[in-house]
Amino acid sequence: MIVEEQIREILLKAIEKTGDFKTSEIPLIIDIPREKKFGDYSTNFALLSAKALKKNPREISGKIIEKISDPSGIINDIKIEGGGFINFFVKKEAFHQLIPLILSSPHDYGKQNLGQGIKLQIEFVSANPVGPMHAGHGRWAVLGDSIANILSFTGYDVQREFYVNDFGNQMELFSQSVLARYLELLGESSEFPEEGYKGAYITEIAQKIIDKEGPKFLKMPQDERLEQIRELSYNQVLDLIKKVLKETDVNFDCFFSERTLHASGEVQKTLEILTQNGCTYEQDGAIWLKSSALGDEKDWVLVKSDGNPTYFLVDIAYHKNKAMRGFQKVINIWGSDHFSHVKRMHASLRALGLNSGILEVIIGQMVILKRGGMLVRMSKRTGEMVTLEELIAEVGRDAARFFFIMKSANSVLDFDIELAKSQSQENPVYYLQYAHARICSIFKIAEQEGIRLKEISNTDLTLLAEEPENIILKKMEQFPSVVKNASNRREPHLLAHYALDLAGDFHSYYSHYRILSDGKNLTLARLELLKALKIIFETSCALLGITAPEKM
RNA sequence: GCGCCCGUAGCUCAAUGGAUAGAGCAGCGGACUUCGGAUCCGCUGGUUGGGGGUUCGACUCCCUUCGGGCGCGCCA
Repeated sequence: MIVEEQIREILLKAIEKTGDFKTSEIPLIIDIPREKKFGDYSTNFALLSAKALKKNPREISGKIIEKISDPSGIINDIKIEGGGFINFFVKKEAFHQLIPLILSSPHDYGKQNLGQGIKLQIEFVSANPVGPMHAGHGRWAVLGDSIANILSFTGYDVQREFYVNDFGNQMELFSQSVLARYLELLGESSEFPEEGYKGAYITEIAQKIIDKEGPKFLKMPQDERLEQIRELSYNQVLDLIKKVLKETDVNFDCFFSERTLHASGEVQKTLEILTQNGCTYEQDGAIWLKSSALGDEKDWVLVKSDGNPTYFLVDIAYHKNKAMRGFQKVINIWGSDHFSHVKRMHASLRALGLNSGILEVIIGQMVILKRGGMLVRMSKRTGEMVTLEELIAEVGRDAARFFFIMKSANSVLDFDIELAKSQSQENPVYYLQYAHARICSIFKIAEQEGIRLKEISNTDLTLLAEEPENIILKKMEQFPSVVKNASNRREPHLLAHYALDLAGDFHSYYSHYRILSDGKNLTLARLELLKALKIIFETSCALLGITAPEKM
């Protein structure tokens, strides 16, 4: 058991003994004070309970302290300070037990069962297959991938899904655009659709089709060639998307095709259920959802007056499908431009008679791409954009991933390509990776010098008595709670900051103390510490989706 | 106009309602012939946009105000 848990137990027992209140009434929060003088751990329990007890917090703390017993003798001192904080000063040796704990099951350190194995689906990126992915997609890709890693690690049965919008208006416009370029390239006159995609990549797609299929579409009837061009083009784009995701090391379990929802009749069926449940009405030749009666601000169209379903209706069918697949929790990552969809999706789940609580939406703010301080405008229509592929190629995968994931998703992200590149030598990601590589390097040298680790139980860990060693151990102990926080809040950046912080502690320690010293037992003890530390770096990097190189 | 997000050091960003608000970058000055100098150590830098309130305690919660972003489609 780690020290913090021991402190918790000691406190719980003591509070129980006072008999003044049940510990379940007031949360027992154990903090790690920023100030060293306030000890290793502290609790504000007395301050929180003062009101209920109508007593002075310092008095309450005093009473609790009286009842504290410390059978395993880990505590050096207990003090009441400030308004009534109880501060614990723990013996350094108490932290040493963490090392064998980590080493006994390296891959499990930090692992938790928060999710209790519930089936959870996370859907992210879901870029329309009508053009290459841009930086914004990159943010969702990396964020979703890391959240999925963390959720799996904390006991959720996670499935990662990419929703492919391979149906509808955008598809049509897209294929018309490609066909127009195709005809142009072959010297035929063509009419480019007014709202068509004007990016240069459309011409590239058309050229590839010419390379592969030749001019065979010139004489084909319009409907037929449009359909064939559509299939060829969209598959090209989808392949590219998959390729770039792979390069970014973002993995999906499922690419879910929108078409299947239409083909299976699920869209139609969904509309029927909504109507049966009395949640729809007709107006101006369209069918509407009464979402305003279900928690949304307004009603939305389900079926347009031309008889076609809206994206919204299909999305309802899609979420119904998710629920039918047995997911108990469904997480979507959407850009802030989709914010208004959150309420209406919840409303529509209620309209279906489903628990809207299963759907959780993470709204991420946009990415502002810059190049040397200058704004890079992004538009799929005009085609002026920096693709994710180019970004990764230019900045590097790990550096780009770290840049995306280091910052909280609910702030607009400034991504300056020049900055990310020029800093590449001092990019925080290398600081973290370097810590890992350094440890590997030490072990390599230790091996060359014939230093062999003993059984951990025969290693004298009490030799780890230096202050920085204590700081590192204490921070290592926090790892599970950082993971827990990152999981509950779906915020990988917490983990990124933690890992950087720990890397900093290590670098500082390294430059002030010899690991491979003359004292053999001290060397062995320090190597064990580094072995455990290395595991935390590896696990952190894995959860963040970056590599932990042995040398750089 | 309404809804949501953001506003913290020159810049980019952190901080489950806790004690003296922290890092990195940039700037300045340093690191003993030893395990990797992609490192380390020190200094400079703040009215947490402004104003009220709740609280023993507020960057954090509430109200208000200013500034920026994103929405408010029979587009997706």
